[in-house]
Amino acid sequence: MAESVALDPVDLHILRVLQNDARSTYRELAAQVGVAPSTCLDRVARLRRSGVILGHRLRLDPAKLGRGLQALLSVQVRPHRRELVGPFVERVRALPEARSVFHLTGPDDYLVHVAVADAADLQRLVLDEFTSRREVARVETRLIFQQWECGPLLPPGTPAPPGTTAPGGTAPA
Amino acid sequence: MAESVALDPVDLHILRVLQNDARSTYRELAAQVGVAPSTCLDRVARLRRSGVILGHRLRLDPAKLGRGLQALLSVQVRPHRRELVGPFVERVRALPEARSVFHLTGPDDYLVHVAVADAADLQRLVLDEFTSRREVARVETRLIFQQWECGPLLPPGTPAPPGTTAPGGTAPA
DNA sequence: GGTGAAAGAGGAAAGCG
DNA sequence: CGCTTTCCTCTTTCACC
Repeated sequence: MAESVALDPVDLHILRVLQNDARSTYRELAAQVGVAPSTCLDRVARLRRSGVILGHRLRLDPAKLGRGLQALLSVQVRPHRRELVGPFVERVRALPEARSVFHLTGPDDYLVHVAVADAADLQRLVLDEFTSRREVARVETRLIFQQWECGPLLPPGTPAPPGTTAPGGTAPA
Repeated sequence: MAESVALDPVDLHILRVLQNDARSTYRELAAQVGVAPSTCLDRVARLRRSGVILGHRLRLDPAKLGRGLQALLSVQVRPHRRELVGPFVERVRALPEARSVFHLTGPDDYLVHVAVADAADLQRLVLDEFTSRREVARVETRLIFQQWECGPLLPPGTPAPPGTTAPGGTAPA
């Protein structure tokens, strides 16, 4: 299920274009890739079925939603056993401030990306939702000054044409 | 430009629905929110113009693209001056392995999210693109066991209805 | 600002090279 | 497997409330 999928140059070209603009129509896509629109439709449907394309996500500006401060929380959960970490992850995911959660190697088991209104809001979040919990042994908070998205995700060995690095960089707080 | 935007309940409802399925049609959106499709069109256009909605992104499965291993690299860039960190960030963003870059507070200045084929590929990346650089003082590598996306991003104080936590969690490597 | 209908465009499925 | 055509649904606009 998680194995690599055979992709020909047309598939790769489609993925490059769609990662630049996921709302591109099949007509525009066809024009850029050099095949017929219905072929693009077929290819994209196959990429969806094979699991390469998982879905479409809306990119929002957290600052415009009153969450102008973002941070990464490194969290140690002790003891690090399934009975504790399962509920921990689900509780964190349900927080309105949470954006994503990583389970990592290293001394800090989890990394939580959060978006809050301001430093006071962050302090409240850390104190009320993390350090007050018995299973949370340690929390280290780092503010995010700025974030950049990178170029399109492609298989190893695929030459990425220049200028395909996504323009978006979050403005500094 | 980065200030908070006034959003009424209809806007919030639209944002919730679109974060669940960014490809929802205006008809479906209208049916769920309880207004006319043309009204949804207006609202979404305003959300785009005001910068709340930045764009649409394709969600891909890195494993299906032959990048079954993901990691976070904590990088110290010394000396931490604009002449060095600007080119550093741009070079990292141009790497085909890079997914996103964070400039952070704390002893490690940058966090780089990468997707690679395997451990050997990761070793090559760290040695050839990071530690071999003079401005890179230190690199700490942590593997990502699993990653979860969280619920919709909404303004503080907005009650998030249950079941809106995104289902997607990356399968463990 | 929201609605409803009309015009225009895009997407999905058929049959053919 | 890809192209062309057709049909149908959706998007988008505009006058009206």
